[in-house]
Amino acid sequence: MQEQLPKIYEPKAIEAEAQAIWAQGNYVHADAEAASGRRAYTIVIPPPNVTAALHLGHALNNTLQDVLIRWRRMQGFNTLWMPGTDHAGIATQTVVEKRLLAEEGRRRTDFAREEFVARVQAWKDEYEACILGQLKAMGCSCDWPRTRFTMDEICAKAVRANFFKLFADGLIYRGKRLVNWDPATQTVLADDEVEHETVQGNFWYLRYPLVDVEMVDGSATSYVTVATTRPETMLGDTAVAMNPSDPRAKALVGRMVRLPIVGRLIPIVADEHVVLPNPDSDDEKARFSTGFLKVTPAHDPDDWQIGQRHSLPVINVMAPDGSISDKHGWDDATTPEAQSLLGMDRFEAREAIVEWFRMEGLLDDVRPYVHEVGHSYRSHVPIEPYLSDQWYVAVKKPVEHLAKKFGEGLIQGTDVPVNSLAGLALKPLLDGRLRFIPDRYGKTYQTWVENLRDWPISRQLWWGHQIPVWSREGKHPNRCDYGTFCTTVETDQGPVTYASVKPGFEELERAMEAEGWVRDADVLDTWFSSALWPFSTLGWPDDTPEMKTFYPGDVLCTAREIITLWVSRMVMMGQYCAGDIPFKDVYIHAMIQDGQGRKMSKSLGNGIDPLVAIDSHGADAMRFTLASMTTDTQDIRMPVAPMELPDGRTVNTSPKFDIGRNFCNKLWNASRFAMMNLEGTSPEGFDAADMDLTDRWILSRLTRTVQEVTAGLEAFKYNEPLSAIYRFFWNDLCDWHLEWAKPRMQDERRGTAQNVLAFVLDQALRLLHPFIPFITEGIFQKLNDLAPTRRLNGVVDAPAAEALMIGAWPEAADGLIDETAEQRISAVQNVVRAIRDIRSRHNIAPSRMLDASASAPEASAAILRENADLVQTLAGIQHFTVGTDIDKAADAAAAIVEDIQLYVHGVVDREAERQRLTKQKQQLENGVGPLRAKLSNDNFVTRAKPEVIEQARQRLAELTEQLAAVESHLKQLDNE
RNA sequence: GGGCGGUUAGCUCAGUUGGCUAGAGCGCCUGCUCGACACGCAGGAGGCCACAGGUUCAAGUCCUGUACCGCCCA
Repeated sequence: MQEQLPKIYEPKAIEAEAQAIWAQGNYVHADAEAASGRRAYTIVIPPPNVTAALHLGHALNNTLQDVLIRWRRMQGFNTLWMPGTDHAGIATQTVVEKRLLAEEGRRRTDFAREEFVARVQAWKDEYEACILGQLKAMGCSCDWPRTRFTMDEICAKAVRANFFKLFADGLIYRGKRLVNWDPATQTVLADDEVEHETVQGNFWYLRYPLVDVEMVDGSATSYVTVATTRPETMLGDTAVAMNPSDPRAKALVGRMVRLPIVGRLIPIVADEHVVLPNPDSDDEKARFSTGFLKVTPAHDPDDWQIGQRHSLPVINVMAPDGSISDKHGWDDATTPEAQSLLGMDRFEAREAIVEWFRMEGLLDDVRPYVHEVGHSYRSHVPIEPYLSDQWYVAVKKPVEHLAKKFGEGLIQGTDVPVNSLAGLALKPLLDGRLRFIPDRYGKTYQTWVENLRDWPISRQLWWGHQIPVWSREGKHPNRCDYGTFCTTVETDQGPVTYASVKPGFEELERAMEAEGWVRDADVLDTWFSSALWPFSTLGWPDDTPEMKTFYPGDVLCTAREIITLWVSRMVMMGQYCAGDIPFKDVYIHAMIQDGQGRKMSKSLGNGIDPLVAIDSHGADAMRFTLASMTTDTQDIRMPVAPMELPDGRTVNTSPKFDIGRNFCNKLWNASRFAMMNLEGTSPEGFDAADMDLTDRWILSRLTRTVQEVTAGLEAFKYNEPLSAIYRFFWNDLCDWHLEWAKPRMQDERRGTAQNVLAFVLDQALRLLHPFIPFITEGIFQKLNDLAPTRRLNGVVDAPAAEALMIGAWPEAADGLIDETAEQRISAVQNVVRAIRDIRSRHNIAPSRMLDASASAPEASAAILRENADLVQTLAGIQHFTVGTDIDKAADAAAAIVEDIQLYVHGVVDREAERQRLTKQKQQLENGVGPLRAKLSNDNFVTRAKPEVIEQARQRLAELTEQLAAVESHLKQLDNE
């Protein structure tokens, strides 16, 4: 017999083969004209950052999306999976800056802006290619010809259009605020980009002398002591605050303090915010407090609030790089001490200032203090609250023209107007139009949106969408007809006009610049363009066929860490720009951790490169394992272990991928067996009446599996459907049906067996395809060659397809569910298992044929009689006698299988037999005990549901009978 | 400080609306080269379902609290 599949399953070969077939068919490309009338199904990829290559988390994310899109494609939807990458402004600029410094010793500022951006662009080109290559290697069936990048001209147009719209709606404004400033990257960060880390710091106790000695509680007082964790900011202090209920407040509020080092005179003010000192308090702040709080409005958010309440001056004492400076709002740095601090880094200055206080005898105490400090998620340096001019998006400001479509007024229980951007993001969730899976993440989203603050969108970077605002001193009119919208702001230096220009008016921009308009140098926050991704990629603001066909989309599949940063803003902007939510379902998947529950990271060296996993185990194996580990939990642990590849590299991979590889190997070999037996399969000669019990059984099991898999995928389950197919394929088809089919392939039953096998294999491949596309496609192609038509005449049909990728998803034919067949096969299986157990316990070689007999009530006896060959084939039984009244032979081992007494003849090991029976007796007693107790409990009998009671009674009767049989066998054994 | 998860076999995890003797894969033990597959086949051992209360005829499952681990937000 000619072998139809290579003996060894080689992922590399089959991956290449499948890729070629898919590329040739161009099946991934979605039809925007949609003349076919098929329903569209759209997923947009969470665009990976071009900062670096993809890691295992991306592999998971994209596997799950590919499962959905392949499944829907097979169901006949007009599917679009939109691929692309994100420019990731700050992250990408930072890695390129680091590389330039390391390799060329040059800083960003050593380049012209265009030159630097070109270098980042080169990096982007490299990593974009790498990322897209990784996605393809994983088997992702994205619509590659539509691949977008958040900074390409299509996306840039959407960014410009949206910015202009927001600007014209008055939702973008310029504000002086304390921002989260990252002195390392010298840019502002959104609240979400600040990571809170626990830091071992100190409280320093500094004496501030009073201008005049005051009598407090009867004693002369010449100073107050403030406690601070950040002594360096004292240079910018403009007040000392104390709680009005502090007993000392009466004497001190309104007095003046001379700020050390600087010599500035600052007032003592009363503010409720100050925590009263209490050494015994549970509140740590109270234990550390002196009751006096130095107030630095320019360098602390709380102090900023106090400053606002008391109209305090705001003195910024730092340069953007975090060094002490008198060039950014500090104009009284006149003393030699103050002068000596200029130019120091903020941490150097801290030490110098503490030292100064120590030398002067003004340092009262230093106490260690563990506290949370905000750090940049990008550079990891401590955030500096910093006074800065930034562009903001007003998120809770009502927009009149939105009221028409979305309504107005506050959303109940919140301060969020329905017709504000935040309202646009929140309402769909409350209305149930936007759904999170698992639904608990809806709460994360809701809480965040409800507490949303205005969104700072300007970043002091060169890599990104440059803010499309031009400014010019003086008042200048709108030129709306020509593409600009202007707004004038009064400043200390007089009026300044800001103009935003619509996209596509480059000539106007040049003309304005010639008139003296200057474009803002900053770029937009990366999320500003990411927020538009679901429709910028489809060509918005143009009225494209893609927008008509594929918007709104269906699902967003992402990780929980960006629910707030990204998901909410997509919903917001989707509604604002395109008039509808960008997706109905947000599927949040787990985060992958290593075996110890740590996040995978480059610095720990515990990451796994998807390409390595593909090399070590195959893409299908990786996908299978990732999908099989996907449940509703929020973390997935993936043990990491080094492994040597055939090419000699030692790399990190995970033994977990064995699960997938083993299954693929099983699939391959079972298919190989099928191929060896399917030659000459002829559907024309098939007659349903010729199907035997094993055929009806496997079709019944298949049907249930189809139902289970389809229902599971509908509910965004991955582990459940996959394990359903796993059980069906391995435990039903391979372990039993194939074994029973082997003899049939050699006799007159071959035709029927072939047709059923071909059909079942076909359906299994279809069910598996979304999860493991390569191997299933490869086998499907071979099946097409060998048995091109898989049809069970008059029963069920598997529609032909040139490629599995576009093959029809199995329909569950409910009529194929056969309870009787399942019960009968189950009885046969139990008997086979019992005989195998006896063989194993009695150390009987598998090759040795045995005789056996069975005694049972007629119903069960009939099943065994009719299917004796099924038992004999798989249990190695030569003669099998079945009756309703057969006695145990003297040399037989006995087993009780439900109501069947089973005897395996010629077994003489009495000790082994005694052990077996004793164990079974024990098991039966373990079952009988609780049942008896239950049934003798009045409360159970009177209160439990009748069917539960009946079930218990029946079960008890069965077990009691079996127990009696076992006991009698044991007694007999003793008497022999 | 607020919110959300997790804790089930040696390991990684399932366990739907409470209801038969709590499951899977890996690992472990025993035995198997019989023509698909040793990445395999057959059999087996292994669990006080974190802890303490409560609700219920009945709790891994529902409620309250505690401990530990983790994530998000301030």
